[in-house]
Amino acid sequence: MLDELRPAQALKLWQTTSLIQVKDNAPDLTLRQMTILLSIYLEPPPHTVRGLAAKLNVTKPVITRALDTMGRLKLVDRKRDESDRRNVIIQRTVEGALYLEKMADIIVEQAKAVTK
Amino acid sequence: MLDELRPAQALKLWQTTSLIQVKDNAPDLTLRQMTILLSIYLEPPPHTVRGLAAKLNVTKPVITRALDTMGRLKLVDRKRDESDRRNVIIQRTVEGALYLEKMADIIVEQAKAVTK
DNA sequence: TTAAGTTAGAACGGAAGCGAAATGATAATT
DNA sequence: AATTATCATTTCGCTTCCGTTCTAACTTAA
Repeated sequence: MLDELRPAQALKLWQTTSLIQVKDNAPDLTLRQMTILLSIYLEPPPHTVRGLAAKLNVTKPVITRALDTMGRLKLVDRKRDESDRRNVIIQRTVEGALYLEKMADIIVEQAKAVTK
Repeated sequence: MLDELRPAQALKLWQTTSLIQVKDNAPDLTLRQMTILLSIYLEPPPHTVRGLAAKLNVTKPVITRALDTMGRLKLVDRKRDESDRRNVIIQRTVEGALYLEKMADIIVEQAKAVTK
């Protein structure tokens, strides 16, 4: 059971999952970038630069730059909020959803392997 | 139950664990760096640049640079292999062990929360 | 309508990452 | 002894990231 996961198993889960992604040539995201990406896909919209910066306790340029990079990778998209044009609304993409779906499958698979 | 870990829970586990680390100001390691670190601590020694490069399917300079950075952070250490001075033996540190212990605790805690 | 506030992004100098290719040290082979 | 192979690192030109500070665009309030 996952609620009985032990520390050594937890690390093994992280290791094998990460290793599979690296060998797959998945984008080499930083911890911050990954956290931003997961927040965008798991938390209810709308997502703004300011909101993410507050949530992660980082400065706004950190979010802006991460969105630049992940935008180039097509993992996220941006558009102006037309109701308040100071805001930018951060949007999910098909590529980003697929990327996280694949990652989730790897985690599930490795969780099974680790607790077996 | 473990085979009831669903993809959405897996991503939530990753997100909350990552978010806690970011808010804790944990080092902003890349996926590759994290994979290297976990491999060093979970796989039996000795660890070499060449071996890690092969394991992760990356070039040797990638390993060298990651060790430079994680060495500065005191997460790993290096020493020459005296039996074959071409090799470098990569070693664990107290700080690195503590860092991963803390990370493991967070994962365990979040795994409980996610499956509750 | 002018002033104050808010939001995202740009500019800065510096640190660290990349792949590809070259280097220096050491070991093994002939 | 000379050559070849191996190992980790350095170098190159370039990209991305950092924190800090500043700016442009926009909204709200006086």
